[in-house]
Amino acid sequence: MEKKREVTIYDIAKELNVSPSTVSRALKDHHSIGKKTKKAVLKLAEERGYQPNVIAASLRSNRTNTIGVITPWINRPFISSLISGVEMTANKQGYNVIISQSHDSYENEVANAKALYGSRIEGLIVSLAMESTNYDHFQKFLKKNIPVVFVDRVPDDINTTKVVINNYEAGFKATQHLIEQGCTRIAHIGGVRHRNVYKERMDGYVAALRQYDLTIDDNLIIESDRLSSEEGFRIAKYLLNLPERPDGIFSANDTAAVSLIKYAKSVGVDIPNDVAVIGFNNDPISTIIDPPLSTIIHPAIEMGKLAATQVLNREDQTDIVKSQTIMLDTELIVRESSRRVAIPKESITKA
Amino acid sequence: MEKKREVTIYDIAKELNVSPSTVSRALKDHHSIGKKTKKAVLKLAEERGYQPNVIAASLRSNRTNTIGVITPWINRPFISSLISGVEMTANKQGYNVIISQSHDSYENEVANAKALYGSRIEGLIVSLAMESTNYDHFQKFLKKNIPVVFVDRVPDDINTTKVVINNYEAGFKATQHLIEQGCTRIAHIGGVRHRNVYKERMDGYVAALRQYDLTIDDNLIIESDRLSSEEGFRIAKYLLNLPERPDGIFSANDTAAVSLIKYAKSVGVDIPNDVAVIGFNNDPISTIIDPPLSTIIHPAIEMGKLAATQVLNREDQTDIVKSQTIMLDTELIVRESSRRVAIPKESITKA
DNA sequence: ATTGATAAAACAATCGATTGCGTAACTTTG
DNA sequence: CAAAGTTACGCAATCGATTGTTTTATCAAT
Repeated sequence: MEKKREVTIYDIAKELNVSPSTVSRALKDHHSIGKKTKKAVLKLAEERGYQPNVIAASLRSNRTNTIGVITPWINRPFISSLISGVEMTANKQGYNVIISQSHDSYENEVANAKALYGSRIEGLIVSLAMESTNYDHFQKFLKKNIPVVFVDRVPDDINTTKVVINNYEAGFKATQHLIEQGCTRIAHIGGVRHRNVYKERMDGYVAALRQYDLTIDDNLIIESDRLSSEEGFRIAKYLLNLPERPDGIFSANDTAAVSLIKYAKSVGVDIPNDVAVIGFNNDPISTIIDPPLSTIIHPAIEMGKLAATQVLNREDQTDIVKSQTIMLDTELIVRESSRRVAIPKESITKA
Repeated sequence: MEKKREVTIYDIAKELNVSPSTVSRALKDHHSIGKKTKKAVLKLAEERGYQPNVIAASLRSNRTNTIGVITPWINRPFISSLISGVEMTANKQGYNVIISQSHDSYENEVANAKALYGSRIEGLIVSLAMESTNYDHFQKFLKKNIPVVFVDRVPDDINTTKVVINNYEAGFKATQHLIEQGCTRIAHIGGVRHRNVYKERMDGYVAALRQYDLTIDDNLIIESDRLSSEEGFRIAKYLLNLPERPDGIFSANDTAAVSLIKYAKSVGVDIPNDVAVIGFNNDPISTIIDPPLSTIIHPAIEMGKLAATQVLNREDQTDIVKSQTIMLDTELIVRESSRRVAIPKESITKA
């Protein structure tokens, strides 16, 4: 059980009768080291199974080659794809990634930020917790010139780098689609208004109604602080039992939309003919539910890659550009939950 | 943009006219430091916003307070719950967790292990990639006395610490349930045989058939290397179009089972009356599909906690116990996909 | 007042790699 | 062949905290 000491550059230096600095430089292919010396060092390092001590290197060079990620959850299909994108880009550039979850709690988010700060990360990628409205916990990074990039769920703050999708347009497209299917009384299941993504989706929804001269009914606009499946049921119960039932529903996520469909089926409401439904995210469940759920898809992996690129590049350039917003496009996926036959009214009467 | 140097124990020492070692000890509540000194140090550290440099501490003390996790994916409901469990226990004991994904590839798993080794983790928790059959990449941890705990998908190797569920019993229970529902020709959709969890589930399935004197038909036992939804469709097509169609199907995961149900519905096969289906994992999709999928549930968070406990405790005790297997129980959840009415045959004829 | 015991704090080496600066040895050039 | 320039490498400080060993301060007891 005696702990074998790790091989260090000193061991190699001694064995080759050169100085540790020479070994260090040889290993990094420094130009001021002779060819044969380099070769000899590399060879011996390989033989002895030398593994650089990243801790020591970090201490001296003040670099950790690590970036941090804070997301609400890691088990959301969208987010885990995003993380994969981050990892791809980061690893390619020799960086490690530390992932942490806020579980949508502000407190956790602050704790995570603190822990990551302590880990001396060189960059941070954040998708905000549902709860968070205060962003002071990110200030210490910025003060130390550590780049912080927000992705998807971002603060309103103008002075940060962001990677987002065009939520407004997506909300508009989704709503427009319902209108084109003949819906005239369209409800919206949204998230908390202070979270950009939900506000913008709602704005898009409202804009579409306006453009098509449909009335905007506040009773049909729901704000949920979780958009969980339980919430989905609760909201479904409310919406589908309204005296004037909506004939179309745009949900800001698939989870709630799916719950709504399940509830609708259980009470004999026909989807899509009684009520057409569209969700958001293209989660796997959207294809499982019957009828399959129309939804909005967005490029999660690409967003992760872009966020990582932003973080890693911000490092070198001495922030000429203080802030930047990269906005990606989304796509409408039409499935049976909202696809009505040519002239819906007639076909219903016929049946 | 001048970089403000971080506050160090030297700064505090100088300001208080004590030595750095005194500051260091005061901060860790060492007994040989006087009360007033301690208080003064703590106070000033707080005021100056002192943040210990974990890198420096790591270098000197040769401890990183970090454990690593390698899982196939992080976006599987089961695995992300498991990770949450690991994080809870680890954080409670002051450890950080680095998560990495093998994407079920052996190559990635090796790369991840190497990266984590380089990060000087003090313990490793692994759920094996589908592909992996060679486990040499974990040897260097064991050689350095770094505890490695396998969870869920573990190697056969007797000499490791493992946290698993009773897959055999679960497979037995699932199959027995189908038999009790009147199934006599039961198929099994399994994973690769070299992966313990799939082999054991199949063994349980076979044992149940044996116990009830049902014939074991190799044509009804499928081995899939992915159990993805696409695979599920492919297998469903095969099974449901057999000349002698099975009347019960036990799938080793929910994903494949759900695909099978979807396919069955599309070709007019009635679930559960024509074919009763049960899955494994209790993924969210199991409640979305119609009819809802019967399945096996297991304590994911608990497994994560236990794995972390094992890793962290192994550290202190100079491995008296070389190896240990902790096996947790599962539970059968019966839903409509397998629940037949009292005397199934009659009720079908009646309809 | 001297000694001895104990509590409190200082000293200094150490972890392993990095890096600015200095200096031999060697090459080039007029 | 000497001056100037290259090439190749060594020296030694440094990053910030930890820790075994000493030293100093404190106090009680004789």
